[in-house]
Amino acid sequence: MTQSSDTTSYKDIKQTVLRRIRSGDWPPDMLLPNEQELAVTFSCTRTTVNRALRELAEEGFLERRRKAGTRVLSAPQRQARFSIPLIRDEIEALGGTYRYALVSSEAQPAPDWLAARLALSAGQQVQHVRCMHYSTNTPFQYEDRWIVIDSVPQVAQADFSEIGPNDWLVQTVPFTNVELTFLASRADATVAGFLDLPEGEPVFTAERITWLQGQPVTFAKLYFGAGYRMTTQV
Amino acid sequence: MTQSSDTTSYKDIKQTVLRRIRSGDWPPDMLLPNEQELAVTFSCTRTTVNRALRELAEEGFLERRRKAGTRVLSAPQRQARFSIPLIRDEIEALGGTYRYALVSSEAQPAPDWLAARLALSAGQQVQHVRCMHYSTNTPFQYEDRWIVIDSVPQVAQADFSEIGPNDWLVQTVPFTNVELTFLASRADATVAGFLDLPEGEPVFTAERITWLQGQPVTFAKLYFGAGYRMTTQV
DNA sequence: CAGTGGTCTAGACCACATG
DNA sequence: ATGTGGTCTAGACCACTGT
Repeated sequence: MTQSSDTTSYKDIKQTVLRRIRSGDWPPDMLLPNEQELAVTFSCTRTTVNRALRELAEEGFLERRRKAGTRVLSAPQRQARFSIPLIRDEIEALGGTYRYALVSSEAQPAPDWLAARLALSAGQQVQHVRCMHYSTNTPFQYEDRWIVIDSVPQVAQADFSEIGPNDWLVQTVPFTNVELTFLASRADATVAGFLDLPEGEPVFTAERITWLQGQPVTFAKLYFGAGYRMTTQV
Repeated sequence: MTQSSDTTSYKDIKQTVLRRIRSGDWPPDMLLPNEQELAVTFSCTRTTVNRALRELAEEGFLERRRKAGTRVLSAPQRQARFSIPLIRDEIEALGGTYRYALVSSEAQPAPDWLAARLALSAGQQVQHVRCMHYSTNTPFQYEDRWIVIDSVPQVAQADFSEIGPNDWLVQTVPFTNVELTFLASRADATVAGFLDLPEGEPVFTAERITWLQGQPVTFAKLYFGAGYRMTTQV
């Protein structure tokens, strides 16, 4: 389609293969013809077939192994993706006006549970920052964050009264690895107060651990306001 | 590295580019040299450079546009991926033994909220299936599902006493599009009863809408047991 | 050992978006 | 109009892994 119409593109091949799988023509566990044969079938190069099958494998439809060949996955291990926008963008996308407020920021020794979670040595210093994010004055997120000072020494001079710790970290340590966990937690008195909820209310919660080349940078606990829903498109 | 050592592989290029970005050598918003120049720099073909940059773009580090070129993304719009395993696999991966139990299954007209959500016509028939998933006799998930009968007529003959509706759907309508939403909800009496929780307890909840070529197939509300955490690696 | 996918090269044409 | 990325070809060598 994109191409001059008479060539077979890798997208055409992807579609055709997907159609065969969906129709049951190529059932789960079936071994596909090898790349060379498919190249003949589709009158194209093996390179083109390779790209099509590689992408389908990455999308979770096929499993490929050298020598063993390519087979249709029986349990279509679908994947969902969601983006992690900056909170300001998220709020503005929803039509709100973003407002940030610092609650507290202080250096302290890492509590035991945090040291264990991040594999810190005993008593290592962390910056404990708590803050709020509002959407047009409605509480949107309460953020409870610890930053490992040894990993980001500049944090000692950082001023979080105007800029949020996440924005600051993105500027300072731009590219890192993230581990995310989602759960439903119960609002304790503190969280309930900040989010303007009754105590005990369910709160959608994210825990976010960030690493820079194997070193722990920060642990953040993000409590979302009432009615928050996280949606993903597959 | 994988290659015979003297050639430059696309993985080498990815690593090098990432290192430059991380080190601040190539700051956010910077325009990269074009593929031809990079090919010379890395002494390889443009094809190889193309693959490296294409993948980095897909991973969210770069933005590429024809004629405009390739630039470093300023707000590292990172993406998280998580897989959607079959619940049996998930439970067994956690070391439990999977057990399934049907609660109820009956055909009925779609309630208004469901008709609105799935864009059904008024009074369209749906199969309402409720069931439980246990991990070694501990409640793991309570599933409340509606299946659009017009979209999957075979559901009228399906027997959900032994096989769960999700497994059945996967077999029957294997490849579909999914829209997922996560939220924290409060256990009502029913959910609390099935999950063996106090009423009002926070429950991690997923809503899953499945489409087959634009047609709504099923809406499922999945309530997870106590302490459920969903973790993703980026 | 042998078959399969993984990757690279060298070159070409093209689609698209910007100036 | 033109430069940039998007893709395809034809051929080659290699890495991995099942038998």
